[in-house]
Amino acid sequence: MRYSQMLIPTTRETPAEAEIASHRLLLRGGFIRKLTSGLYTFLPLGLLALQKVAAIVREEMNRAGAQELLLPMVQPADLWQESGRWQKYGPELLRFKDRHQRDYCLGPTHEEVITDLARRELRSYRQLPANLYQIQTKFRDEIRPRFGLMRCREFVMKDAYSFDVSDEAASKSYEIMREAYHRIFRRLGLEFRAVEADSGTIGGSFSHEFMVLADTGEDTLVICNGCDYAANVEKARVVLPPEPAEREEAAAMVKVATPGMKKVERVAEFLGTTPDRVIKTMVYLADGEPVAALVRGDREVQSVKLKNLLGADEVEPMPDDEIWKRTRLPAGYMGPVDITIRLVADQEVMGMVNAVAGANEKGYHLTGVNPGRDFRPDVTGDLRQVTADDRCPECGAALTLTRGIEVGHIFKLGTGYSEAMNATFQDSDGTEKHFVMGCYGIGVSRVVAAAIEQNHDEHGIIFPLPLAPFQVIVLNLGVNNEATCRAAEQLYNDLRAAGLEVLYDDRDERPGAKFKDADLIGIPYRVTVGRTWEKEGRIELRSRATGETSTMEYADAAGRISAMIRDELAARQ
RNA sequence: CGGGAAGUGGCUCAGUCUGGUAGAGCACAGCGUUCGGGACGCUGGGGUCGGAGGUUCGAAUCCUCUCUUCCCGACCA
Repeated sequence: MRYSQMLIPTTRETPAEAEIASHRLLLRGGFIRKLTSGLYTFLPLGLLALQKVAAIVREEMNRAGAQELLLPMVQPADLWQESGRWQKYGPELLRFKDRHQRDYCLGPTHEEVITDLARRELRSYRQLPANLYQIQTKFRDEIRPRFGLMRCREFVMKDAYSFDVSDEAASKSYEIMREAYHRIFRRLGLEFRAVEADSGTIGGSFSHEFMVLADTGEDTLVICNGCDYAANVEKARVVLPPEPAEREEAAAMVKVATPGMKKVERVAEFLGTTPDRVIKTMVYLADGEPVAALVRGDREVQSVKLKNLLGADEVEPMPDDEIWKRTRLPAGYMGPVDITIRLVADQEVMGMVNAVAGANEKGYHLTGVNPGRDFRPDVTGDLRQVTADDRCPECGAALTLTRGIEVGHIFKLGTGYSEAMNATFQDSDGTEKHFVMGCYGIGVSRVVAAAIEQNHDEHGIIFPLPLAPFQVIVLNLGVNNEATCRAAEQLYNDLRAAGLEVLYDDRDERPGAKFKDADLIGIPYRVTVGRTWEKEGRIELRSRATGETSTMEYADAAGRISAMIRDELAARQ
């Protein structure tokens, strides 16, 4: 492609709205433009990158035996009423009526539509397993779209759905997808981890998230330094260290005045102890009911774990004044002893001896509190957020906390949807059974942003070769020199003939501008035809990633460069 | 929805407090000189100052309402 013929509106200045690197660079590099909040136009360069990701995803999905189809984006409400999600899904589901006043929504995901298709078309166990996928635009009316392509309302997603005869078969389908996902992200050239995850509103029993590691990620992950274990902190299991051989003797419970001491640290200091000897009591609203959650004073409640432990649909912290209104418990002085609401304790709390806790009376705490003797929680379990000081639940090695961007998520769905929508097939024994389902998403447009988030420098994007919009950019630095133009043009044609994706910068621009643009848009290899060619008959090759520059005979260039790129791509397969 | 910030030429912003003929840089067009890391000079085009109402002789500037965007939070495959 000739640069002069392509709409690549790069800018020197950064639009004020862009906070993070990928957003800033996608705008500056002329990949995307914002239409309005959460809605972006893909310009030619942006579309090429998107198509690169889509192509790799498609290849690997097909290789894994999935079949591509295309489902409608507009979906009738009655399907969503059948699954129950017309009620359950919040305002994120964009609903509207057609001219006949019938209810519709824009598809934020496609379980209903695909399940409807399956119950019509998949009648026999002989047709299973089946894995159907599409690459399509999704719409979710996000409360707060942000960070450019990272969190849009409209975005491109690959979603796949598997249908199996049994749970074991579904597990096999899940495994096949898990491997396919590993291949996809490896081929894309991204540093990523598959982590154990919470399954969220889509529901289901088991799930993994695929996370691209980047400091600007919205999720926090724990990664084991010793084994393969990795998990989202929402889910990461905390293992208790072995109990100390000698246990402190239980003392009597004593009420002490602690005026104005609402923070754990202050209470601990005031009573001459440390936060790890204090029981922290937090009140949450779980499906409308207040619940007290206990963790050690130096720990944090992980609300997703709390939600799962309670089996609740929704859990949110209660503001102090709400707590007082609903329960007459004084914020800052709450404790488990004789508490009037449901009590959930982190496993670690149960091993505490002679702890400090609020007395449920303003200005007072209790010392010598002993779990089991002085209070009994309704539920006990793993409730707190992991820390970098915890050990791996699998192998006991040290853990690292890091940030990640969720680019893929796979779920074992079970029979939730097939039962709700009565989707069945006839098994080999003649009985009707519900499909055991799985669903598998990849945020295709988000991958582009995540890749940039992970691969950029102060000059611009550094695209991994597999998803770069072009593999090579040829800079003609002698647009006024006929011979140079001929040479550059010939090289452009030779590289294309060798099967490479080439952008040819034939613009009448000064060299500086061409270098800057080439760096900004992140094309992995840059070939310069200019002064060095005019003087020595050699061209220069530079790697965007490493900055390494070499020169080579003009005659050898096309062959050497194409061989190098082919090798590099092959190494990732 | 709660908290914060901002809407002035295509972009980045100044001007607003203290009302008095709408500005700069970048970008764009023309001419000339330049030409290996975003050149320079001259000339030029382009703005109902987000919108509506009000105060005033006079409003980008003051008041009221409203819309939009961005950031933090809640929420979220």
